[in-house]
Order: sequence, then C-alpha cells, then structure tokens
Amino acid sequence: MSTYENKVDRKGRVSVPAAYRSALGNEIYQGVIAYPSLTDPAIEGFGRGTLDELNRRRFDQSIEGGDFAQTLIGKSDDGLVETIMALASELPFDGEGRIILPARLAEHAGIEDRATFVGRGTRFQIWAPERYEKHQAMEVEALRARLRQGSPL
Amino acid sequence: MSTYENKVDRKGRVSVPAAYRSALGNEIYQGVIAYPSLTDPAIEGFGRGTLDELNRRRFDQSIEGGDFAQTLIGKSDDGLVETIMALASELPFDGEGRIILPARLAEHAGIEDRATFVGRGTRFQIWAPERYEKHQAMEVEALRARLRQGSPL
DNA sequence: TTGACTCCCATAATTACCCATGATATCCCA
DNA sequence: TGGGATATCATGGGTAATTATGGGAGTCAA
Repeated sequence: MSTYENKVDRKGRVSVPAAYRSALGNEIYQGVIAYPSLTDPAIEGFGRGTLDELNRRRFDQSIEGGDFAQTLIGKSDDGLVETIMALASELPFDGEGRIILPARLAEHAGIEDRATFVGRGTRFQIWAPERYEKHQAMEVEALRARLRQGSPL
Repeated sequence: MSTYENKVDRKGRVSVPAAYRSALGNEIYQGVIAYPSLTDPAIEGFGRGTLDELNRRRFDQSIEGGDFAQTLIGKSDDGLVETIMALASELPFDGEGRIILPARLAEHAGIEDRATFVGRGTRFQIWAPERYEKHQAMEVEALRARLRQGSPL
C-alpha cells in the first residue's frame, strides 16, 4: 500500500520501496514479477508468492474440472494468464533491493528518470510520476462522486 | 471514542492516544492504517486488522473464484479499494505508541505542530485542531437547526 | 573492445530503537 | 479517606540501523 517516488539511475535501476520488499519476498527468491499493464500506461508488479499461488489454484481448478487440455497444453484458459506470462519478466533484487526496469516495460509506462510505485493491496504498479498524478486525480474524483451518491466506504 | 489533542514533534511524531491503541492493536502487529479523507480536510485512521480482513477477502474471493483478471490487474474490482490502497499508509507504532505522520497526509489535513484525534466508533480521524473546532461547531449548529425544524434525530 | 550485467562499496538522509523526563492517573494500605 | 508509592502516558532527544542512491571493479558473451 501507499505510493513512493524513486529515481531511476542511468543503469536503469530503481529501488523497490522497502515497505514493498518486506511484503513481497521473505522467501528464498528475492525479486518481483512485472509485466505491462493491459489497461494503464503502467507496469504491474507482484511477488513470486502471488504467482505461485495463482498457478497452483489454476492447476487445481483445471484438474478438478477434468479440464485436461488446460493442464497439458494450457489452451482452455481464456488466454489472459498465458498472455501475461509471456509478457512478464522476473526482476531479481540486487544487493540493495533495486530492480532493473527492462526497456520495453519502461517505454510502455513512459518512465524515464523517475518512477512512482503505487500500492494496490496484493499488487503494485509502477508509473511515470506525471502520468500517475493525473490518473490519481481522476480516480479520486470518481470516488468522490460515488461517495456523494451515498455509496459508503 | 472521545477526542484528544496531542503534539506533533519536530520529527513528525504524534502519540496515538492510549485509549485508541488498546482498541486498535491487541494483535501482534501494532500500528494503524491512514489515508486522506475524501470528504474532509482530515486523516482517516483504522486498525491493521480491518485492512487485512478486507484484503484477504478480496484476494481469496478473486483467486478462488478463478477470477484471474482481478488478481492480476484488479479489474473486476470497482476501483474503490485500489484507490484507497494507493492513498493509504501503514503507520507502525514506535516503542512509545507514536506514529510518524507522512508529509502528504499532514498537508492534506493542514496539520503542523498539533493534532486532534477524533473517535468515530471503529475508526478515527486526525484533524488540525483549529479546523476541527470550526468543523464541529458547524456540525452542531446544523444539527440544532434540524432539530428546531422538528426533524427528529 | 564494447556493452550489459552482477557484485561490492560509499554516502547522505531517513527511520527505528532506546532511554530520560515530567505530568497524570491509579493503586494500596494504614 | 488521605497521601505516598507505583504505573502509565505524552513528550523529548541521542544513537544505531536501514534506505535510497551513486559509482567502480570484475565477468561473461558477442
């Protein structure tokens, strides 16, 4: 949760906020999974734990449903997970908790020398700061409008 | 319940009233979640337990229901939780039961060197003392006006 | 050699952790 | 019931640890 703005140095490295690191990877593998958001000009990121859990449940579900095609050739899925897996990168932390943003992802998000990390509960996003500011202003405005209509938090 | 006015020291720390602490965190984790109120110039706060519960339910629901889209890109959510997550901060207690008010939140509420904690049942708000006084005076006045018009409480 | 990348070190700023103080509030017992 | 002894609380400050950030040396492959 929360948002942090960090610098991208000339090697393409960014510090993942410490608060995220501790939430993501107390396990053996230290790093994140990232892929270009399909809905926003941003990078989506999550921990390996989430990925494993996702795969496990997907596997269980297909087995229980007798969906062997899915299990064997991964075809009966709606394609979303496969597509995302293809686009995703594993980004390991260096000794200081930084990751290297692949050029493709940075471009997709329009990130140059600064990056805003946005907590989304079980995931996070990485935005170009200016873009995120505008996006957030819209999000908040939409939320206010809903609150005015009586929808409580 | 009840209101308390405490000092914000020059490190940005405020004591969370002891009465709130015992109500918020009898669990392992000691701290609060805070985000800028969408309707008032104030900070909203609640216990970590509430947040965890919310997150867990959302995650389980999406992943167990096979809603991978939700898990990966948060799309089947109405956006409310996503937005709050981005705005919220986790504020752990130090050994003395204080929290550090993030600059962003303090600014939103206009808090400088003093802060008023206002109990709201299961959550609380943090106001700049002067603003809260005015706000409360207006609330009381509005209530009086309604009562004078015969509108029952 | 030139990059691209990993590993290691340096530093300033920030934060976490610890102890100290005065002020209340609570307890205890004659 | 009084009043001293004991907690608890809000507050302040000092110091060690962590964080974000920068850069250099070594490695591997084209």
